[in-house]
Amino acid sequence: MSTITDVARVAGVSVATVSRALRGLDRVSPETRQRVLDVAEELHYVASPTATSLASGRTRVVAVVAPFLTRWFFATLVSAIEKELRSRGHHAILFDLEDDTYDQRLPLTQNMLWKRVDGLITLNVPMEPDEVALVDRLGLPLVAIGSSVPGRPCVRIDDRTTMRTAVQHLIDLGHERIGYIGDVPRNVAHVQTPQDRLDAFRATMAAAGLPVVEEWILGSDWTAEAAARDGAGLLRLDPRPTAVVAASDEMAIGVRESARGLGLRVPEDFSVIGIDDYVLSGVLGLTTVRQDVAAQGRAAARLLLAALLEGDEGSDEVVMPTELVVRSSTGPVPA
Amino acid sequence: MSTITDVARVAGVSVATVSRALRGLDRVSPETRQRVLDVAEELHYVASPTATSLASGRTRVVAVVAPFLTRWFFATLVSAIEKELRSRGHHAILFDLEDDTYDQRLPLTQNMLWKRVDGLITLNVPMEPDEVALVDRLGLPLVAIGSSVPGRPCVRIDDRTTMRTAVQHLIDLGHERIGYIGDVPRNVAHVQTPQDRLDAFRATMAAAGLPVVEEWILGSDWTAEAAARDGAGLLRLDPRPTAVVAASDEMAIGVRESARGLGLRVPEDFSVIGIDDYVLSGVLGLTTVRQDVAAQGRAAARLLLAALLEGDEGSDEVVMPTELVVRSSTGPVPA
DNA sequence: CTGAAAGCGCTTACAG
DNA sequence: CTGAAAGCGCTTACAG
Repeated sequence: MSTITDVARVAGVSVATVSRALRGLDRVSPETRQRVLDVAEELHYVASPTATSLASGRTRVVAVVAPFLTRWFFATLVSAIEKELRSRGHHAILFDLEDDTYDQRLPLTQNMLWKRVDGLITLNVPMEPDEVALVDRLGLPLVAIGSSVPGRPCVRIDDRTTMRTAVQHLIDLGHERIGYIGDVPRNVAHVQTPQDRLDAFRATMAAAGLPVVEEWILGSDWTAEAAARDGAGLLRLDPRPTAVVAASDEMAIGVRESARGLGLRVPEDFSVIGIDDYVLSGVLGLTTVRQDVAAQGRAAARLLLAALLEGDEGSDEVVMPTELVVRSSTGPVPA
Repeated sequence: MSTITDVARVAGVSVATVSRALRGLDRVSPETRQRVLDVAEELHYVASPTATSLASGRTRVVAVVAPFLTRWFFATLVSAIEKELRSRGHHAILFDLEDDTYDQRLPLTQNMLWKRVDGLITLNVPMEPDEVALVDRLGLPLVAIGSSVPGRPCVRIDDRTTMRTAVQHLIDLGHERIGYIGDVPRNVAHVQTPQDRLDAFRATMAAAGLPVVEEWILGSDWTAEAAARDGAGLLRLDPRPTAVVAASDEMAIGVRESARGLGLRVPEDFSVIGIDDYVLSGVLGLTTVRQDVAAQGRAAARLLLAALLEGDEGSDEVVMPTELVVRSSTGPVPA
C-alpha cells in the first residue's frame, strides 16, 4: 500500500502539500490539488489512520459504552450511533461492561480511553465518581443516554411522564388493583430509570386515590424470563391485581405469558402494559408506551460530533417524547 | 498524561528499556524492570495505542462486520466477540453494513480497514469478490461466521442438518401438509443460509415421500412482522398446511401470532417450529432447534486471535451442534 | 543487560 | 501557494 510519500513523489510535490490538498485545506492551487487528487486515486492511497492520529492527536473513534449489548434497547442504540458516526467520518469502538453477575459491571479504565478515543457515549450506565473523574482528567467529551452524568449532555425520555402515561391508561380502563414489575435492583440502586419509573407509579396511583399493594411490586432482573416466573407468583396471590404495569415490554411479555399459563384471558381477565415498543411488541399485540430508541442514539451521536467537530460542548438535556400505543394486551377491568 | 519519556526520565533509564520492561520482554534485569513498573504505576502511565500502532504496525483492533446490528442474532454475536477480544487485549470496531434497503448493503472499503484493524470477523455477510480481493491485498486475517468466505476459516452450524431436524420433528408428529417461511430473498441470492435451509426442507420432505406445495413456501424478510403478515395469507388458503417450519424463531413467532389471530389454537389446530432459540422463545413456549450463538462468536474470536497472536492461519470449518427443543408450539397433527 | 538512533506516516507551525 | 523540518510517542534492530 502506498504512503503519503509515494503520492508526493509521483505528483512532484512535498508531503505537506499532499496532506493539505487531500484534506481540502486552503492555500493549495487548484491545479496542484487536482494533480494530487488524481495521483492519490491512481495509487489507491488512503491515509494511515494510525499515523494521522498520532500526528493530529485525534483518533476519530468514539467509545460506545454499554452495560449489555445483547438486549434490544442497547443493540438498537449501538446500531443508530454507529451509522450516525460513520456518516461523519467517525468510528465506534465497543465496550460491553457486562460482568458475569447481574449487579456488577466492569469499570471504565484509562486503558480503554487514553489516546484511543476522542469521546464517549454511555448507554444507560450510571458512572461511578472515579470514572467521571477519569473522563474529566482525560478531557474527553461525553454524551450520556438514559442515565445522566453530572455536567454532561444527556439524551433520554422522561421516565416519570412515560410511566404516568402507562399507569393512567390502566386507571382510565377502570383498573384499581394494579401490580408493578421492574422494582429497583438492590445492588444497582444508583440506576435512575428503575427508580424514576417506580416513583412515578406510586405517585400516579396516589394521585388517583388508589392503594399501592407492596406485595404486588416485583423485582425481577428486567428479563422476560424472570418476569414470567415472578409474574406467575404474583397472579397466584389472592386477591390478585387485575392489571400489571411492567417497566419494560420484555417484562410485560413475560407477565402476559404467565397469565396465559394460569388460564387467564388477556385482556378479558387480566391487562398488562409495558414501556418501550420493543421490536416484537407490535406482532405480539402488546400495549405499550413507545420510545424512539434509534432517535435517541442518533441525537446522542450528533451531540458528541458537535463537541468533537465544532467544539460545542453543551450540557443540554434532550428529552425525547413518548407515546401511548394501545394494542390488545389491555382492556376494561373485569366486572 | 505522562509519556514513555517521562517514565524513562524518572526511572533513570532509556525509553527503549522502559518499552522492553513494560512489555515483559527478556533481557531486562529484574531490578530495572521493577523500578520501571513502579514508576509507570506511580505516573499512571498507559502507552499511547496510537503511537504503539504506528511503530509496531499492529492496532490490536478487529473489525466486526455485520449486515444489521439490531437483530438478536447479530447483537448476541457482537457481545460475545467483544468480550473474547477484550480478554486478550484487543478491541472491536463495528461496521454495520445495513443500508436503507433490505436487499442492498454498504460495501467494505479500504478506508474501513487499512491500518485501522489487524483482522476482521464477518457475521453472516456474503462477501463480494472485490471485497475478498481487498482483504487479501491488505493481508488481513479473516474469520467468517455463518456465510463462509473462500479459503478462510468459518464458524457455523450445519444449516441442512438443523433444518432437517426441524422438519423431521413435524413429520414425526404426523404432519404431512407442511408450509415453509424464510425463502431466499431475491436480490441476496448469494446468501447461503436461506438457500441451504430451504434445500434441506425440500430434501427432507422428499425423503419422507411428502409433497412440497409451492404456494406454501413464503418469502418474508426474516422479521416477525413480515412473517405475521405473510403467515396470515398462508393460513387463509384452502387447503392450508397443518404446520409451518420457519427458518428463524422470529418468523415462527410471527406465524404463530397470525394463526392465533385467525382463531387457530396452537398446537391443537396448528403447529409451528423455528430455528435459533431466540431470547424470548423459552418464555413464549416456542418449539425450536437451538443454536448457541454466543459460542459461535467466541469460537470465531478465538480463531482470529490465534491468527493474530500465534500466526495460526487455518482455514478450518468449525461446525457447531444444534439441538431440538420441544416446547408448546408443536403437537400432533389434528385428526 | 542497556542505550542511541532510525523509523512508523502523518500534521503543523514556520519560512519564504 | 509551497517546502523543509520538527514532532506526535512509541518499537526495533544495531551496538556495545
